[in-house]
Amino acid sequence: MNAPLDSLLQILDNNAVEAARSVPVLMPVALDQTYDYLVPEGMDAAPGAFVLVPFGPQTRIGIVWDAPRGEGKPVDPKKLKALTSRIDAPCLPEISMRFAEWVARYTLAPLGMVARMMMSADAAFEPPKHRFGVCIVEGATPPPKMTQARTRVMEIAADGLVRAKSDLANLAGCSTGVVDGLAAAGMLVEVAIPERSFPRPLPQHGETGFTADQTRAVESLRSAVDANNFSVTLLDGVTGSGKTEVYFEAVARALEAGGQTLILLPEIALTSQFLDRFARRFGARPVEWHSALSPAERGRIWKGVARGDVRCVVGARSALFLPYCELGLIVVDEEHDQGFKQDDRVHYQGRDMAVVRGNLGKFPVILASATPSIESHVNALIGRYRHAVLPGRFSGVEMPDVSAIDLRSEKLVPGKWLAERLVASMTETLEKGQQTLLFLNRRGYAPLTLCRSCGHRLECPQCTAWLVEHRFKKKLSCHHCGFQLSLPEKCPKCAAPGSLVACGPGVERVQEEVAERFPDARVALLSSDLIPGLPEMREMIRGIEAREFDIIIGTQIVAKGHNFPGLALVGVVDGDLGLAHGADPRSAERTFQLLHQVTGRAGRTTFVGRGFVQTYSPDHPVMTAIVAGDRNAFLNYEVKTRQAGLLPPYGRLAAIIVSARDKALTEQVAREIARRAPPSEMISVLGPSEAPIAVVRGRHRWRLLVKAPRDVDLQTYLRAWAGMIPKLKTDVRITVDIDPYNFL
DNA sequence: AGCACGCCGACT
DNA sequence: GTCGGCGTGCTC
Repeated sequence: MNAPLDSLLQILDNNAVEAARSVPVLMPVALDQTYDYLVPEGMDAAPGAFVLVPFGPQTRIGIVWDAPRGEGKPVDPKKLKALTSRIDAPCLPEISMRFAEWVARYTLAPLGMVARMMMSADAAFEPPKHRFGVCIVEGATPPPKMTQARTRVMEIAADGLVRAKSDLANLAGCSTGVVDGLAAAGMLVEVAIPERSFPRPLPQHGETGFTADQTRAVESLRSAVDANNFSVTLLDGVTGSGKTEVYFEAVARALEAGGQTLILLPEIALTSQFLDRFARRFGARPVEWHSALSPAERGRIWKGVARGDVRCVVGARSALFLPYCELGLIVVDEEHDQGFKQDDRVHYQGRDMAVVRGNLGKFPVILASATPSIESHVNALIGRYRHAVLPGRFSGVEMPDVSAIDLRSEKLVPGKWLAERLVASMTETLEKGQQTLLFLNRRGYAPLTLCRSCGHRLECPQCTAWLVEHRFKKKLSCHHCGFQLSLPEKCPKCAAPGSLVACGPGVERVQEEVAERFPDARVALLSSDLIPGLPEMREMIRGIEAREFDIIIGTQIVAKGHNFPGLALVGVVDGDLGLAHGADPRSAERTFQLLHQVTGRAGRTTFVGRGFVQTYSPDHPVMTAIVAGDRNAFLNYEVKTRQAGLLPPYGRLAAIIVSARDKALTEQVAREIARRAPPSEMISVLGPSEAPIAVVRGRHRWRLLVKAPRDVDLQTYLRAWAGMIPKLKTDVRITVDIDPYNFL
């Protein structure tokens, strides 16, 4: 073949390729494969680009992927559809694609669903909506009718600033109609309000002094950042040890090095207190990312992160899936918190995925906690993670002095829930003008209502659960599906009037007892169902800090992240709650963490606090460790338990949940699935068995638990298993939960 | 996931 | 006779 002909053929060939160029596109739906599309002449469809494509009967946004994924059947190239248009949004970074693939592979979720999580900011893909405002026109002739309202508006606008019409109207105390009128008269002109930029956190802004212990930890974290490589450090420090300020130094270092940083918090811990501390250190509030943001804010932040305008994000677990272009550090604060586990759509553990993200991005990850998860504790113990320890409380404050109240000997008065010793201590605390916290992790008035005459228990019609009485709302409600019923006058079964009795305590009932025993005390009741939203919650917290209350009664929501300086006494109403669940390998850990956190609320700054835990099992390792203030005693006990049971982190778990509306069908399918489990010497399949809460929202549920040693590729096994399952009948749903945290 | 097409029951 | 329930199949 001669050279000129050869090059001519090559040109023709290139042209042919050029004319028919196609790209794989991933759609944000429950599909595990990419689809190929033709790229119209002149359209830039680089990998990571967001594109509008015809997809079946609809037109939707997809992502140009950099390689085809999944087993798509070969499709006739002539039948390919073309991309409709390119979306004006920053590209998804390559590392986000790799991360999405990793998460999908690990969680067994369709890749498209992981992509959907990464795109959960619709406004980022829509044309930017410019907000319009008005400002004064210099030297305009006033209209003949200068009313009072118009004059007020003009007085405020006289400073020449651009304001939204509604803001200006509010300031002037009139309606927007007045503003519109002035604009029509040429006194005000409409101008686009420029997009707000993101305040830059300044690494050197609020540098503070540290104790020797803290300095050691700071140096350790800084060296991890300086190494400019993947590592995981467990930052292990009791509440009040200055953990936050210590990891802020790592954040500062990473910012200085030009990296973006992410601080992950459990949703509940995203308090204004935390944001204020950040602002004090870095001179600017961080960008927040959580479920309560407005759609416009989400879009703005998503783009800001992709463009690198946002340097530090403080967010809930979903912040992990933002399109960081230069992420250089992740801190997972309260790393033990179960709130990092997502249990719908894509089942993932945010803390673990943060570690994965660090590994992919070759940067350090810091896991911070006062009560580390067993998983992280073991990883630090065996040297897989680095370990930075903050031994003492920052201000020299002692840990509270905790005692158990053995309810077997110190019996409760029937119908009362507070032991006399706790009440006596509350009286003392009240007299000193200090605050008491009563903790009970149970919303409502009573967890069970039954009929005195026929013994009927009021259950949810669509779940296997008791209806919880909420006395304030005068309702019985199901905490699993939200079903509600007005409190009936007579038994629904035997119709005996006035025979229904409340059994057991909820926070509302504790409040009733407190009101009776301490009629003059100012009482705050904190329960998620009684607080409408975040602003109200923040207001309650502020009120408690300002000592506007003497006794605080609360559920889980008081356990986390707040600092109540006046709190001297903590009473745990039911320490055993949560220990009962036999199937859940983390129930002891969770109970220990909760009790440790809640008792740790007492006496943080000026005095030694006291704590009482009411329990029927004072000899349980959780209780003895809490009372002795010996965290290591609990950790050692729990590590041995996990080791012996081949439970995480010594083993891997996956749950398979089969659900359907028909009870028999659910069981039948679950058994069929179990029968088809590929035989394995290493992997054991437990069950199926009916879920502890067998029916939720009218769906019956059966569970299988798959257990494997740590070094076994559980995902590959499960995928092979899935291939053995025959096609499902309608209405039967199977979900796989890798690393399950919820065993109900 | 989301949409259309399909086939069966209670209404204008 | 139609409106509408949701079971089924498909998306380059």
